[in-house]
Formats: sequence, structure tokens, C-alpha cells
Amino acid sequence: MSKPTIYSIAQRCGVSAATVSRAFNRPELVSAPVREQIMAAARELGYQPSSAARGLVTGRAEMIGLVVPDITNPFFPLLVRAIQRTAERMGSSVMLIDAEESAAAEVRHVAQLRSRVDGVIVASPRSSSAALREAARGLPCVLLNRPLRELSSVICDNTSALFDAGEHLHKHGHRSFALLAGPSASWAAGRRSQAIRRWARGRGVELTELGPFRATFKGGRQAGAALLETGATAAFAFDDLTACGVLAELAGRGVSVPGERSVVGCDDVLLARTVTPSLTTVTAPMDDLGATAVQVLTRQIETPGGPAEHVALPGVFVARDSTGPRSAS
Amino acid sequence: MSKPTIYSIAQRCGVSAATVSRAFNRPELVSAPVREQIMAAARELGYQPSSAARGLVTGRAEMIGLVVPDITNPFFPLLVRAIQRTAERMGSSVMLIDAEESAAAEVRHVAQLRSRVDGVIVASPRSSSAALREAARGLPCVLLNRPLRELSSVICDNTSALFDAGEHLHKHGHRSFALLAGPSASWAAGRRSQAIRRWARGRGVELTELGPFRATFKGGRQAGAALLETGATAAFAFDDLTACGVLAELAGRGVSVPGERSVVGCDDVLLARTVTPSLTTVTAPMDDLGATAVQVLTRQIETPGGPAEHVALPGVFVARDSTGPRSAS
DNA sequence: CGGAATAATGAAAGCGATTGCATGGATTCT
DNA sequence: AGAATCCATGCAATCGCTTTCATTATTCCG
Repeated sequence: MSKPTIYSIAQRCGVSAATVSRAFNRPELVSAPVREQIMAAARELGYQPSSAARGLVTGRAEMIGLVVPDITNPFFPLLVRAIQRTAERMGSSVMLIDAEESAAAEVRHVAQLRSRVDGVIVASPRSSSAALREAARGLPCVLLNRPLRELSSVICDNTSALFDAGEHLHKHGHRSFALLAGPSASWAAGRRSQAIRRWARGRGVELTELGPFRATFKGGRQAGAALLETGATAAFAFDDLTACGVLAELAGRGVSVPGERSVVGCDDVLLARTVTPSLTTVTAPMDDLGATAVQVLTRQIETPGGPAEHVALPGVFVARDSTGPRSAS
Repeated sequence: MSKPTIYSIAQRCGVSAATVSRAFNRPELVSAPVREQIMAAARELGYQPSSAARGLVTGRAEMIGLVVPDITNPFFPLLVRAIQRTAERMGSSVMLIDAEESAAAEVRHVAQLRSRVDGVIVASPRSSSAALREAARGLPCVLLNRPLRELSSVICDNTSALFDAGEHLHKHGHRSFALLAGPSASWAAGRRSQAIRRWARGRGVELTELGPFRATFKGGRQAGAALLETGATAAFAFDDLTACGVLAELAGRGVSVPGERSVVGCDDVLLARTVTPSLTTVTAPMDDLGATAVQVLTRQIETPGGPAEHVALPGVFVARDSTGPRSAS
């Protein structure tokens, strides 16, 4: 016996296929007894509407694409979860694409997604603006953590939280800082560096810029090594993963944290809480970020020609154990 | 101007839609000049075949579902990547479902996936066998890390690697061990416990069983506390995340690792390398696991009535810094 | 050189759903 | 009572593509 369709059900209930379809989509248009009979038959037969057929006529795939540069970066799973949860509430599924850190793959995948999804959410720190714009032409699209005038975007703004971090360290007596910059191609990295520079200038403290370093654990170790060659007593790492690398390098060399140096991360991924000492960092509002991205995208999908929306959500500074008073030395 | 279809292209090239379709799917059936003309027109118009329409007639969605219990568990991103990479090579996309640690959600999602995918890969440690069987009825399905006679499965067998771990500790002079058991509902947890018990019995060493503990960082901290109340000098944690919790708890209480206690994890997630001290653990062959799962699933899809396949891939013991000689005390 | 095999293409029938329009019976209004 | 509504339902077209079968045009071989 082949897969049940609305026709099998229609036949079984002695009604037309149209009525079956309506029973599912506009139940109020079908009389109660008939509707229930149809539902019963559907359940009995294990009927599942063919999304292909529906998609063909409605033009909707009920699916959104999500392109991330590197799913193994602990930042993204949280985002994926938030996005998926929100999408599900809006009746959509999520197609996940891991670009495996290749900018080329990012745009290539966006192109391939076109025909399978209603829209895409792209976290693409690396690709060029032009490539991105081109890839998204005519496809509802929301950018994550990377603004671009023509395309909608949802970003996390850590500026004020980084100010807070600076103040926190300043209060602890630190006067000489190191900025361990992230990948130069990353918008977020530039943005964070800028915020820290601005704060340091405003505060009139010394700031040594190091890097750029790769946003990996290894990159963090290099950053840690570089940090030790400066006189800075406190360091801003690009993100938590980098900060963990720094911590590991310092620990390896017998430098105590926060005794001798203070380190702050950014993003507040799981790692930040599990590492020893736990990381002082900036919490990104993942759930909000994801939910907002989906909502903005949904709006883009419903209003194809609509204006690009830009929303920025603030990060929140959180002090833990990797920062403390400046050592007497 | 509406979306380009094979008809737009056909018209533009003065051929029939059938020819256009063939130009894409069976190029050898179309004469070279016509084919090239079609391709050129397609490129020019930005044509993308509608997967809904194609899926409707072919009955294939070119998409596989992947259900994971908790995407934020660092074990899964690696798996997701491996699976996605392999799927892409086979021409399929991956639809990711994060069940958010709910067994009910796991089976519910499998049911919903039915109509949208060709088959599913399910990493579902929690759901009952019966529920799983029922959910997968008539849907090609591969289980990950959980065998079930009727359904295909791909598992990672850590038995021999855990023996190696035991031997490694034994060689370092340890004679009293603790087993920090994982969730009792998890097949993998039971399996690992069993392997360790068997090894301990065979070796004639003392083994204290503690737990079960949740497979989270917090659970690990509890396990660490429990561990300190025993005389064991070495502990087997259920997985790396738990092991990290143990490490953190011990560090918090000033117990040195590996000086006073040795700890081994399991899975070798990113965390294992970034934590201090780095974790002695068992490396799961993620890439193989993922690739194999996709291949087995593909076979299931192509041979609907086919027999269930079961493959087990061995984990590999890797010694790092969380294990060392038994302290003199 | 005739007939058969071969190659390139077109016509048309679905795939399974949605949906605008038509229909007929019941209900309501004047 | 006849007209006007309204409700529940059926008919049939349609979405974009694949695929079978039929139709030419071309080539091959004895």
C-alpha cells in the first residue's frame, strides 16, 4: 500500500480531496462531523501531508537556512538552538549549513539554499560584502553580527559591556592593558577592538595592541605568550575561546590568574564557565539574538520588498574569577 | 518578472521544457550546442530548479534529518559537521533538530520529519526503544550510539580503549578506582560502566561506583565531590564534560590533578584539550562515525526493505595531563 | 539503396497539494 | 412565498518538474 494522500482519505470518507485539504488548513470551513471523520481517517492511515506538494503550490518551503562559519565554535550551538526554537514556533524548520570556516563555502551555500528555503540567516564574518550582497540578491536574508546597509542584520553590541569590563579592571587597580585582537577580517573583532581603544583613551590608560590572533584555542595560546612580553597586567581577549587559550598558556608558564594577570573574554560560551579560573566575560544574549533574527527574517519573507531592519542587542558584562586586583609587584 | 522556470528557459531557447530538464539531469541525452545554449540561458536568468517540484515527482527530498538531544553538548557539533560534509557529497542537505534534552521531543520531531526528509539519523539516548521503533516505522533511520535490533545503528565502542585507560592508570601505580557513572537511561553510559567493571574485575582492583550523575558540567562537580569521599586515586568520568566538572571541583578544593588524583574522560571533545590540565580521554572517531551513519542511511533509503546494519567503530585511548603516577601519600 | 538502428527532441501525463469559482440546499428576510 | 444569503462541498486548474512514449531526422550496414 502506497503512502496515504489527501485522495486516499477523501475516498475513504466519501468526500472530495478539496474538503480534506480544507479540513487541515481551514477547519472552520468544514462541518464538524466531516472534519472529525477526516481527522480520524488521517490518523488511522498515518497521513502526513507532502511538504513538496504543498510547497509547490504555496511557494513556501516552511524552511529557513542557517549558515554558520564553524559549528564547532562553541558560540554557535547556542545560537542554533535559539534560532531553531523560534523557527519552530513560527512553523518553520531549520536547515543548517556549516561552512567549515571557508568564506567561499559561505556564499556558495547561500546560493544553493535559494531554492530550498524561504530565507536565510547568515553568520558570515569572513565573506566580502559584495559577495554577500550578490549571494543574497532576491532572497530574504538576515545577517548576524555583521551589518550591511542593504541587508537586514541583528548584531550584538558589546561596546558598553566592554566599557564596564574596563571600569571593573580599573577599579581593581589595573593601569596597563593589552588588547588581544581577533581576526582582522571579522567585523565583530574590529568593533570590539574599537570599543576597547575608545575606552582606554577616555580613561587615559596605557593600551598595548597585540595580534591579530586566530579565534581558536591555539591562537589564544599565542596571544598569551605575546601578552607576557608586555607589561600589561590585564588583557582583553577577542572571545572566550581565545581567552581560554591565554589562560592555558599562562598556567603552563606558571603565571597565576587573576593573581598576576587578569583576563577578560567575550561571548560567555559554556567554556567560560567550565574553565579554571572561570572567565570574566561579556554575555551575549543568545536567545534574543536568535529569536530576533528569525522574527526579522520572517518579516522580510512576508514583505519581500520591505526595508532592511537593523537591530543591535547589548551584551552584558559579567565578572567571574579570571579578573582581580592588580598584583603588588 | 517572476522566478525563472524550465519553461522560461525553454521558450528563450526555442526548445521544449523536457529538453531543458534533460539538459540538467541527463546531459548526455541532449546535443552539445543545445545543452550549452540552455546552460547559458539558465545562468543568465539565475535559474534554480525548484526542489519542491522535483521532490514532488521524484519522491526524493534530497534531505536527511538529524536529531540530536542537545546541540550545546560539545560532542555533537563535531558529529554534525561530519554528517553534513558526507551528506553534501551525496547530494543531500541536512535538517538539524535539537531536541533540547527532551525524550518526548525526540520522537515527536522524528514524526514531523517524515514528510520532509528521505531518512533520519537519530542520536537519541533517552527515548524508549518502543517509542523510537514506532516513530521510525517506515522511515529509513540510523541510530547513533544506541543499538536496536530492528533499526540500523552506528556506535562507538569504547570498551577496549577503556581497558587501555585502565592499564595506563594501573601502570602508574593506581589500585583503587572510582567509576563516576553517567545517566542511567543512557545506553552509552551503561556500556561504558560495564566495560570498566569488567576491566576492574579482571585486573583484581578495587572499584567504587558512584552516581549516576547528569552528563553536564554541574553533574561533574557533584561527581568530583563524591570522588573525594572515597579513597580512590583514579576516576573514570562518564564523558569529558563530566570530567571537566570533576577537575573544576577538585581544583576548587585545592586537590591537585594529576598529583593527588587522576581523572580520565571520554569522547575527546574540544573541551578536553582546552581544560587545564588537559584531559586524558578516549577519542571517538567523529568523522568516521558521521560518514558511516550517512552511508548506512543512504543504503537504507535506496533499499527500503533492506536489512538493518550495525556497525561499531572503536574509540582510541589518548593519554594527556590529567593522569599520572599515584601519589606517595 | 532500403530498412533498421540510433540520436535528439517534443507532447503529455502525472506527482500531491491548494484554491478560486460554481453549485445546491438550508436558512433568513421582507 | 419568493428572493437573498450563507454554508458546506465539489470541480478543476495550477504549481514546476520528471519521465514515458511517440516522432522525426540521421546514420549505418548488407
